Amino acid sequence: MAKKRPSSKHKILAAAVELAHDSGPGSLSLEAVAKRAGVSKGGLLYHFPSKAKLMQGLVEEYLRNFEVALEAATNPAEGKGEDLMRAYVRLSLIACDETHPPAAWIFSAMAEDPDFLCPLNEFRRRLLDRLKAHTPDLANVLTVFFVIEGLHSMKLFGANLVSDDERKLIDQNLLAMAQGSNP
Amino acid sequence: MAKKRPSSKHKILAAAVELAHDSGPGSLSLEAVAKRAGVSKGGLLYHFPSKAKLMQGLVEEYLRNFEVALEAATNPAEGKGEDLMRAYVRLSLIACDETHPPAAWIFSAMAEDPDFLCPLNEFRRRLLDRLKAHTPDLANVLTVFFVIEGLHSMKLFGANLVSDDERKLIDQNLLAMAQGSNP
DNA sequence: TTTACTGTACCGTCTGGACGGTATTGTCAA
DNA sequence: TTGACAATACCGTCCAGACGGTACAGTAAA
Repeated sequence: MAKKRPSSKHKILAAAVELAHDSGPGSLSLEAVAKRAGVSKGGLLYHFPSKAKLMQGLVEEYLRNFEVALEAATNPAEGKGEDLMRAYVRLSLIACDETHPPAAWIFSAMAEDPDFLCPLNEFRRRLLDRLKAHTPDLANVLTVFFVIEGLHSMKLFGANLVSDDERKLIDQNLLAMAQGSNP
Repeated sequence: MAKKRPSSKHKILAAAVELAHDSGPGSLSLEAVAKRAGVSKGGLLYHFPSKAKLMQGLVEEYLRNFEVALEAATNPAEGKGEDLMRAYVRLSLIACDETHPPAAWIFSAMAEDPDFLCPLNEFRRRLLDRLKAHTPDLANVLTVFFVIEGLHSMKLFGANLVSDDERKLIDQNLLAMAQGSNP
């Protein structure tokens, strides 16, 4: 089960993410991804036998990254054992700040087949359930959750609707709300 | 300047919106739209000389609809002259509830060329500016705005993350916040 | 020998768009 | 009133290119 050389597979995934970000989600063809990753088209199809599998791979990697980060932040064994709500807010805000691709490939996946995003939706549903179970103030949780969704959406569409100061205000607000509904 | 027979142009736009919603944003080809609208491909290209112009038409119609509705709600001359903030929240929530297409075509436009959505971003920026100028509590405005963005995003991706009760709670919350920061 | 590729050639399909043609309606001078 | 012309609103066909995917022969390391 352990991957000895995850190099190529990961390189291909990374290339797809970069390409969607740089050249627009419309240019995410197999050939273009292969070229960017420095492999041949045959090589790409060796790892991802179809475009659908590539998309699936992108979704899975995206989810795994966030899950791992959340796990690491909230696990008391390694490090601080941060509060779930707070860790979620903090990590989400960091994700929104990355100059690099949020996830432009999502548009390609959506154009290909909207069902590719089902795992993503289910993940968010589970996350929201955990947050609700974790804090008493339902309205608070929902507000925080959807503000973050809104910020993600803005980033996704490449819109920059708020100034740095306003953004800081939002961040402080969210962190305070996350803190506010703690045991 | 008056349009004698705007039927076809509007029919084509409506067909594109429906098609993107029903068959996924990936199936938004000129032929498919033409067929759905009941015109020939040549006929479609008469009204929209390129796919880019079609996309542009979709964006413009979408914006115009919302702008008209907002204008109608806040104009004291006709009807109630509702508060801007409240009208924005109410209309946005209604838009989120429409069983029919929110705007699946946005994914097609994004795949085609992300720049198509610039007018949309600028519109939202202006809207947010108006809201900010209209109410004193900046944090409040930003929270309301991004919660609504989050709700829109959820609808757009076809995710249904909240129950009816939770949704009602969000609505009440937003309306209260909109009310709360009034002159 | 197996694994992990590379490279090339190719196929069928779909798509945007160009183009030539046509029917209807309006305009206007003779 | 009528004939000539033109603008509008399409229709149907064709084409070059891009794309996903297949097939297959070769290769180099483990």
